[in-house]
Amino acid sequence: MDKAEAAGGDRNCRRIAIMEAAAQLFGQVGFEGTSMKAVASAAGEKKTLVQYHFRYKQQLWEETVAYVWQQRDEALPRFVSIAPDDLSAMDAMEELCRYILRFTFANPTWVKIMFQEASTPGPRLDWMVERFFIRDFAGGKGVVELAQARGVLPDVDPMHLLYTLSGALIYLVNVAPIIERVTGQGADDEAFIEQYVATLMQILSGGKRQ
Amino acid sequence: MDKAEAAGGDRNCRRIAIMEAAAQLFGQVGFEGTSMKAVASAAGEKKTLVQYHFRYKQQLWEETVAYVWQQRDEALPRFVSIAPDDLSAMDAMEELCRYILRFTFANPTWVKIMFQEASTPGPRLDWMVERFFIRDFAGGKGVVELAQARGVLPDVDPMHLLYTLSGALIYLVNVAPIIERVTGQGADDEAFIEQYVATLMQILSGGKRQ
DNA sequence: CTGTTTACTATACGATCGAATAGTGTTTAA
DNA sequence: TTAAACACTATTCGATCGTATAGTAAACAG
Repeated sequence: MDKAEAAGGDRNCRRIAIMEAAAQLFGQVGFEGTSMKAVASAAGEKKTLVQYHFRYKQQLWEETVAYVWQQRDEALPRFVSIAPDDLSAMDAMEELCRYILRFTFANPTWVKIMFQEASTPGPRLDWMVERFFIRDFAGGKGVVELAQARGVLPDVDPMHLLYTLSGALIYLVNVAPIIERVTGQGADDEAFIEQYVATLMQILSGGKRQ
Repeated sequence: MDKAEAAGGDRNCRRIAIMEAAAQLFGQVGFEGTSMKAVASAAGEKKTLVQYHFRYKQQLWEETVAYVWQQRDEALPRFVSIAPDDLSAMDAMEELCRYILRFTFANPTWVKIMFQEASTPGPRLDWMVERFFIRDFAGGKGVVELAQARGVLPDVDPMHLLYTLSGALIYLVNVAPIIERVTGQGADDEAFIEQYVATLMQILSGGKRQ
């Protein structure tokens, strides 16, 4: 029992595999575009097993999204709180941007689901707002204000700065497939990320300003 | 005939209404999530009429996307080329950002379709790349380089700066429904846009830099 | 006036959609 | 040991999916 749990659940591993397949599909083609059969096939299971664990599509979606956010929260904030301690302020900011970019490239699912639901505002988006986004916004604001207090971010409205930074970072992940096809260089390349972050820091610290 | 054409086509007006309904749906729920019946209903037509004008869903999508981009190109670049002429460099840049934001809020369809297809890279994205994105990227780069030459944008890699700016502007439109639900203030409000652009310009010109 | 094209519609096809039901066996608890 | 609980599956349902075909009525070319 504990052995099976340590090996990845075993009792729940098929259930979790289904949620991970569902997360990818919900992020790629949205709620309406995702079928139970497609989720099952992507997880290597039968459709009826999906419907056994998640009776309704709506339920599959809710539990999947909750699982995705939980996985994200387990991996992300570690760096957000630890990084600024043992580095100079500016280096910490750069390191944070680099980490957020790499993390989002490695775990793009939550961002894609967020965009999917934001493109069709409805009950599902409302559910996400009260469950996740209110907290996410507050957390993001806190990080920005901390960086501002250390003089590493411009002293402007923290929420607007948060939108700007989120946009500059997250947008890149979403249009990465386009960038790759147009320019030939993968936006998730180590070299690309390095240069992008460098550019961003240059902009934030005043650049060659007018 | 010319009278009907001037009044909006008349011969093509139902066809165009279908494409406009389709554009909205393709942007909201993507290709897989959009059904021919839903497009017909949204346009106030029968499903068979949609299939008369566009035999396959794929064809409806292609012609719709081409129509959306054409409409965008007819409205957008006018300002992009005219604005910088009769204003000071910095004011022109601010005006350009303001205009792009307002325009994207008023015409979010092309952005939403772009994100939908980027989230499921495939033949349709390839089609958009060679038809639109290669040209769009080149145009965007040109605008950035022009602004850099006038000393109104930091002198960093133009493509990376383009990504940053596009992200800061376009991301906002995509998460606007979330911002509105979390903060209570509509991101397409005149006041919000004004403050956001002001913040962005402050960042770009060095802010209260470290 | 006749024949063809054009815009549009009614009906139907097989496939797939989300969902319900009635089952398998295998664990687990009493 | 027995029975309840659990994980999983086969089959079926009506609705809707994209698509095909046959048809109607008006506009137009000869």
